Amino acid sequence: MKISTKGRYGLRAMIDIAIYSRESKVSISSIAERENISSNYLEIIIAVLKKKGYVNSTRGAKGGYLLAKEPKDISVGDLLRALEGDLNPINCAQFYTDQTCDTFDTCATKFVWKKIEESITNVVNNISLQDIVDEEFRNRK
Amino acid sequence: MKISTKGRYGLRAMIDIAIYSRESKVSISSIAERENISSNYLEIIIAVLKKKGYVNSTRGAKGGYLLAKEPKDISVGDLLRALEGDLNPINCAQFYTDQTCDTFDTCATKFVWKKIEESITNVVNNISLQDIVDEEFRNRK
DNA sequence: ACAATTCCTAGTAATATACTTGGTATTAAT
DNA sequence: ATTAATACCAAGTATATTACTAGGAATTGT
Repeated sequence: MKISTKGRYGLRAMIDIAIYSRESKVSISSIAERENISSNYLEIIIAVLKKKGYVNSTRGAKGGYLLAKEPKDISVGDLLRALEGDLNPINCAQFYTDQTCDTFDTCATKFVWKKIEESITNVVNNISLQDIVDEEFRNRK
Repeated sequence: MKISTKGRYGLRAMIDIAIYSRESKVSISSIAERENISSNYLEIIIAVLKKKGYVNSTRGAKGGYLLAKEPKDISVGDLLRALEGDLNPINCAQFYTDQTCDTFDTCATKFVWKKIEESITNVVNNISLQDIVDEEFRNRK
């Protein structure tokens, strides 16, 4: 029941871009250095974020990344779903349907997983990148 | 961000025991058969539940397991914490402290993980085994 | 005595995670 | 035109975790 490094690094990278893109485009190597993450690995992570439309890139010298939307319009939920997959606590084919599991005739535990998923979603959808950046600057003082 | 089979099987086993222990002690093999889980694997899982004090056992012929507490006094949170470990979405040494992470001077994401953990805990602590058993019988009708 | 059970230790197979390697393509600056 | 800095891409590998399996010893009711 853990969020992997992909989700954690990806979120940190997005915060980093949000903060440092005020000056110029943000390169992977600069994020990697500041956040102490392998830049090769970060590349893979940011590729996902780009594909999902959360960052834009420019290649070549002085290239780098910028956010594709305003920080207030990107939620932690958006990013975690992009990087970690859906937020259901179980992989169950019947999770979203009314079908019952074949192994347990009524799958009485389903409502438990559903409630967990809903509560996580509720939290992460209501925290924006901007909220975290604000928190970051509050802490720095 | 998934609950493993340990947590899922363990919870199902506990529901199974709650239901079938009305008649007699419940053997691992009978749970395994009803729930379609490997009995060797289930053994490992139930050993954890026993160690944590959620079931009692008797060895030998006609032996088996009984709940150590009433179903209303065992929460899903108890069981998931026993089987899955703590419910924090990340492994961070500083999670519970006011220390800051060495890699990120103020660790602005900490409050995000904390809110997720709190919301999951709130859900699972407030669902008892009895609630699930009730749900099970409601569905069976 | 025997069958049914829990209990215990130690494996192993499969999967997922967390990277690394070694490039190619593009662009700004010189 | 060259060079350096960057994004982009495909594939491999190492490590950790998960999900079991195997084989037996100890216990107990009949």
